[in-house]
Amino acid sequence: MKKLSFAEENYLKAVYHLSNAGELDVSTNSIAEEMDTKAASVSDMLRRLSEKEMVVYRKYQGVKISEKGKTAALQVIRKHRLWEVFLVEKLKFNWDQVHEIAEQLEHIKSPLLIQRLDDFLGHPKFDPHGDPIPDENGLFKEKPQVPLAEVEISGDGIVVAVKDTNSMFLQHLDRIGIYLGAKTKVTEKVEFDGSMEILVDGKNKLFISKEVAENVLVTH
Amino acid sequence: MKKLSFAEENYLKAVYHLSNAGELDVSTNSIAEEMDTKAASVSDMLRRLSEKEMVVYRKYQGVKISEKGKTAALQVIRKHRLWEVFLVEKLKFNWDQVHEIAEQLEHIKSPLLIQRLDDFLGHPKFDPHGDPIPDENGLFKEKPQVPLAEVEISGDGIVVAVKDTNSMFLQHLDRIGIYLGAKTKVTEKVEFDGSMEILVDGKNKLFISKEVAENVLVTH
DNA sequence: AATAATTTTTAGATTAATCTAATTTTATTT
DNA sequence: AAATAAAATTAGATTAATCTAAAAATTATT
Repeated sequence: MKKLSFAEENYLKAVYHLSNAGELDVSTNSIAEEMDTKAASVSDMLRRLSEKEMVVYRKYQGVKISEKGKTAALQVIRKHRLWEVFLVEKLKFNWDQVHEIAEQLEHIKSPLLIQRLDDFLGHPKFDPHGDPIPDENGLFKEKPQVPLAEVEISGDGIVVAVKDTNSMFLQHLDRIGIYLGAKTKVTEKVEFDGSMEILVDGKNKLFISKEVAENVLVTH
Repeated sequence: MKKLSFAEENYLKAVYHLSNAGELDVSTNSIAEEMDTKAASVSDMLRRLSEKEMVVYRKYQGVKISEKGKTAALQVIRKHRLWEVFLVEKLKFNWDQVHEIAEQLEHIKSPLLIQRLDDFLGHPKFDPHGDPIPDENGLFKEKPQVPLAEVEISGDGIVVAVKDTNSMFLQHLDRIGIYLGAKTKVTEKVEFDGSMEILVDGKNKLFISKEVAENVLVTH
């Protein structure tokens, strides 16, 4: 089980995410789009990952991540999320600034480093976006998460994650006052455009668009 | 001033170190030896670094690092040493375990990250091996450092650095009880083999070989 | 100074990762 | 089911970084 290159790790991560934790088959084009690269490059890489038995690849039929690949992907995800916690908790970054840096840090190879970092951070179970951090064995528990858009009127929730992690969106949330851990109550739903009115922390009334409502995830 | 690759950064660092902070010309072979690679690879890379104006390269005459190159090298060195402080101070690594990991971390690209890390660590001026940490502008102050071997009898000192940073040597120092910050007094010098007797922290009498005495640096 | 030894560079290959363009396979639509 | 569209793969190039082997330049030694 030799070391994977940065590129290989990134492809594996993409396959893992797109396959919904390894269940579904993933198409070449969807990987290309996710990684902002060309389908030809993806085909090539899938062939190589397949030789390393990280994925099960049938030409023209898409790809499925293997157990071996899932383990590898989960370790990269673990590192990514631990570093995000470090950046926010210790280095005072905002949650919308950490992704890019964690994309680099996630490829540092040293099991001892990650163990020590995990200790230092107090074994966090979720990253600053509310996503769960896999343990050394790749195990983690998901909080059941629902988009605000699907919460019924007068339903309560706590913001635990966002679907879209793009920086502009996160900045918008900051601006209107939605943050991780905020308590929400849906006070009105507008049928024709999917927008809604919510109460944040029991005091701030907010009108949010369909786009926002669909991308903010809450537990209930 | 585009981004440098990992390999380019490593070559620049090697040139900087071998040239004694950029003063001397450096030979192709010495770089190859330092980097554990072949002279042909070095020639190639020097040509590329020269095109980017990071070094001044005259065929068959060796290279000199340029101002631009020196700036770049010092930023990598700054990052390396800050990460080493982080690993030792925050993650409880021993000083002989941090080099390899810092070799990876030094290539992470984010000026803001390094600024925040520096803040978090309280703007340290020296790394765990006693080497100075350049500031954002590449400036730093050297402590005047002398090998123990050159200290006269009854001379006092404080261990501030080691010349040889190889892991086996550092472990040996740990074992015999020499550490960064230890107070030393030379109590006897044996002429014919260069060994000596020293008193560490005023209480531990140690006999050290010529090899050790030449590689442990003290301020006085 | 001529020859030998050493150092450095060039020439030519190789590998990983990428691309464009052409081809092949699969899916969709008349 | 034939034709068309879409998706995926292959072929062929390119770039960075490396290597071995051969050639060229420099340095050292008779």
